[in-house]
Amino acid sequence: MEQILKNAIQQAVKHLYNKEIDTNILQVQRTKKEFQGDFTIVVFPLLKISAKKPQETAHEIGTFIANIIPEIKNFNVIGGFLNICLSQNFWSNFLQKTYRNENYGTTEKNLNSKTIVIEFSSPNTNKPLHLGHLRNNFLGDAIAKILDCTGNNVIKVNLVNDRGIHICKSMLAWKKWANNKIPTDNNIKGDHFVGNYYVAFDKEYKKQVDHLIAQTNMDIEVAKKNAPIILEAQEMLQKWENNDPETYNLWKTMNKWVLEGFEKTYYQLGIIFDKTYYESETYMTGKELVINALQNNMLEKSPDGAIFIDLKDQQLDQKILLRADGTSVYITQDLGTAVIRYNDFNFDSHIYVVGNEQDYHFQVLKIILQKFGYNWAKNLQHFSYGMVELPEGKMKSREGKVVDADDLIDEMIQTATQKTAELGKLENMEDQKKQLTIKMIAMAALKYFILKVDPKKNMIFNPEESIDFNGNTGPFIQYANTRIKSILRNAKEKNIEYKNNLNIDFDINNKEINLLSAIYEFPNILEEAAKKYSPAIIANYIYELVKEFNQFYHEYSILNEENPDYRNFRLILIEIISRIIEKSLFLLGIQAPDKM
RNA sequence: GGUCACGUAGCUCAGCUGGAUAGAGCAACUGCCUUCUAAGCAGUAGGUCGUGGGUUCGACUCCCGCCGCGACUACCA
Repeated sequence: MEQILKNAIQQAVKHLYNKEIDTNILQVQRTKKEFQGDFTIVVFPLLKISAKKPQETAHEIGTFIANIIPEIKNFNVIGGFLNICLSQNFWSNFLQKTYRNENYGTTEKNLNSKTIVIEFSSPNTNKPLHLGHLRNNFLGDAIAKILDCTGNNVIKVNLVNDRGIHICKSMLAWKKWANNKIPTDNNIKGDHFVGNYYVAFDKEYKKQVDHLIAQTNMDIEVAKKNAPIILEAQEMLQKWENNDPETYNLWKTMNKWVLEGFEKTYYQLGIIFDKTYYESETYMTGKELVINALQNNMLEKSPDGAIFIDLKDQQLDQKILLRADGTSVYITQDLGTAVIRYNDFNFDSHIYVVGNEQDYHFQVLKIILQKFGYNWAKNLQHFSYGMVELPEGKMKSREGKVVDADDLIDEMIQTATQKTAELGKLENMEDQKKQLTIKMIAMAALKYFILKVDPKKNMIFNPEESIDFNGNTGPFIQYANTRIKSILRNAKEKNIEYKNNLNIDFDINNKEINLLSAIYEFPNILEEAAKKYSPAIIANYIYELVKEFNQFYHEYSILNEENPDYRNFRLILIEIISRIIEKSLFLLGIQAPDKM
């Protein structure tokens, strides 16, 4: 419709003012709620051409296009704004067409569909997941779903950071202080069990650094490099990379504990990957890449033996790619992983869902791969999202200052259980189904809370304030849908059938037009969300739609509408709304209960 | 020091490529359940959009300076 209007305006301008214009300069937008109309044309940009007052120009154009577009019922002019009202006929046709299309809004895949690899989650196997990881997982999963429904072949991959100095830290701490205890001894989830040793390592490390400074007056940076425990960890990493059997076995055992823990958390989150990569299996490729590049004179070697690349020509610094002791750093494995993935999937683009604290890392990664001659590296994209912060600042795993993911999920389920009991609406539900419903509600509250925020922005989470279940929340959206489901159930019970051949002999009210207009927007919303990688756009859209629906629901009855044609119209309308709600929630990774 | 983000109501956030009187939710206060589910609806109160300039018919939105907060600038990840 926008395009039809734009073309008509183009014609109008030609006819009225004898000027050719590009439709790109035209502004057609949805009319704001306070004004009467469906679409609004902003005439200010046309004033230079018409050389007339805004009102006059708007009237002339309005009259002209109302004549050539039969769907226009009438128009009004306020200031420089030309508001177009469409006829009932337009809307009822739109409604019926939409009702017929089960996949309204989604783009079908075809031979030209792009293959997109999306990496998210990427946990370290030395500590449990926290709220920051939740944002990562929710964003990654939602973006994957959004890209999938907008016509792309999406491959969700995880990269488990299961090797490196940080892993050795928790291994070393366990070796020193655990007395061979294992998670089941204390009935602790494996990832939490290992995480405790990571924290313990850091505590001891700090102690030793302070001690060194006090004893020898050492500079803090020097002390950090010389604390006995860090030297021991470095030694352990060398042993690991040299396949020392004892180290390797300990590593294997502890990783298993952590991964078993993660599996439970992923299950709770409802997140599944198409493929999981392990750093321990990809870092060697990275190492080989670096060594080859060195032989081809693309890299330099420092006197102590570390291999680095000089990126001065890119206004960047030198970047170490292999340590002096020959072990790999973080970027080494990422180089290898990228190459392996390109060989695996031959992707058109690759998205890394990783926090904005790693902007520099990915900038460097991309440049290095391009320098190595991989042309496809230009299609690597860092989807850089904002951090989740606590009121007192950044979360720090090492210091135990985190909102633990498992704890938070448990808390949400508890709250949902309590609220559900208070409201007493699920008392007749079978227990197992009730538990599932409660979990759906709890996870909706959590996921929506995180996804409704613009991904690019940092967000603050205050653990003192619990996550809401009222207002602009996941449960609010779910609730509106259960209202619709309930009406549709009642209609069935009363044997009210509704058909798709509408007979419009009544006047559609304003609320209904608003709803139709919101439904009309849905495909654009999906496209924009896909373009910007922003689930928040969908969350905010669905909230607006649901608010509009609730007002409609409050003001008008559907089943008690006496005119059967009108009742028919409303039933179709709300069924489409329910479809859109469910599809939107699905894209956010949220399930929709049928009763709550 | 350098690079990059961000700064909208007490709190958490919307505000599309510049467009009509800056919007929600939470918290506070007031109404509405013999009527399709009140996890709802309606209303009151709350703002010099960090600040000073510039571009424009028009700036929360674009450009520059300043202030504030943060991230990065590791042979950590």
